[in-house]
Amino acid sequence: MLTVMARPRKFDEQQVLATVRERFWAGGYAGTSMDDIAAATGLGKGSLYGAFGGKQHLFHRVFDDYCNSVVDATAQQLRGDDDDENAYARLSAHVHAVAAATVADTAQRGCLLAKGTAELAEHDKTVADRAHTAIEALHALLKDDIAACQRNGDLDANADPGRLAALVLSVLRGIEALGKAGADEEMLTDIARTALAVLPRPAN
Amino acid sequence: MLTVMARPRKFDEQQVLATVRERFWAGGYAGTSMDDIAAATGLGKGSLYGAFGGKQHLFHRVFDDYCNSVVDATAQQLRGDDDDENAYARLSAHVHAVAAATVADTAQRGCLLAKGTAELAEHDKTVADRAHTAIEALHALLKDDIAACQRNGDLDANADPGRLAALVLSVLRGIEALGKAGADEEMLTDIARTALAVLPRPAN
DNA sequence: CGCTTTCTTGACCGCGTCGTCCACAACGGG
DNA sequence: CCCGTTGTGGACGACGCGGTCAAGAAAGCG
Repeated sequence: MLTVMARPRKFDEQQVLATVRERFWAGGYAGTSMDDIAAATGLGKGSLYGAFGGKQHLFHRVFDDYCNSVVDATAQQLRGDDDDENAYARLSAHVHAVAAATVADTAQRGCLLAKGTAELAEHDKTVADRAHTAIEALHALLKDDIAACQRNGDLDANADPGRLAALVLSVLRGIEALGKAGADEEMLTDIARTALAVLPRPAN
Repeated sequence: MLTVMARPRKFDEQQVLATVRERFWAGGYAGTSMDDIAAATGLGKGSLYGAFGGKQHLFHRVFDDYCNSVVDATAQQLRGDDDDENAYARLSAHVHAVAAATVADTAQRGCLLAKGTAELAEHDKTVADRAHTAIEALHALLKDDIAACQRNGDLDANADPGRLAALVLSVLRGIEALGKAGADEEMLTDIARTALAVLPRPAN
């Protein structure tokens, strides 16, 4: 009994998802209609529903993918090749990269993790849970890097790495929020610099 | 020529605005309909339009009032009775109060300043500008308090108060964002404590 | 060719949305 | 009482919304 071949899809799923992400990112969940998405992707609404299951499913998919990409990108910046010697340089580069990306976001769009959470966390448990998972993962990445900084003698080994990681994470998330609220380049860059400068150094 | 008396309003404006704020805060701008607001306030739609001018005007009004209240509340906590001696205690209390309020926000609603900005800053200039003004005001309040801490010898007088204020502001905004994303009490409380602990102290 | 399977499209449905409109209401003044 | 002014409410209009549906399409197989 051989398989019967059905009609193949005409669209590239990843490409469509990228377009959908863009639309939800710009307009928010409630502010973006399925007609918007159909027009942006060039797909008929029936195809969208058939392939992705509906507006909420589509958003969850896009939100999940985005959270994955943020965590993956952060992991790439913080983990490097797993040596302690460059851990501080990687942390510093990451913090400055977040500030620089926020400065470059002249549309004040911010990140989809924050926007989706702000809009939906109160009423959509899937979004709330996914955001929480992302935050925990980011925290863990920062904690590992800070522990490596401590082992390498770049930061005070007596400080709790989880607590320092939480502080840095709040600064990064704060930079994102301030960027959306129109903070200028100087403020954002200063925050990055100051945050790194106040991390406790080893006693001589 | 005496004034002709028109029909008086049947509602209390501040009470209606409080209810409207609550609805927009919970549902966001796009996710809250004028029917929702009419039902919540008990006013007919014609009355709402007549009194407030339309959905966008209403949101702007509520957003503006909210930003004012956030800045006023922060001023109350940070300014006290204008003495340097208690400036650090006021700063510490403020940071911990933000963390505690975020912990208490079990609905993960966050603050309307952040939510409105996240949803609308990219496309609604009034909201973007108002958010920016609020952020600048918060920064100035923190800067003044930190300068008082420095004069009183509680913080290193050589550090730039504006930069420290920006750092603290990003932490506070980060606490808000992490709270919406489900960060737990321990993390939020640790952030508050660590942020204060890493502010530079005077050299002995 | 017909068959089966899945895909595509856009018209359509039932309902929702914002804003308008107008009949009536509430007030003080003459 | 009438007048003029503003307030009230909900029906209404024009359009938007998420999701459905059915006719036709694209594929491999026999």
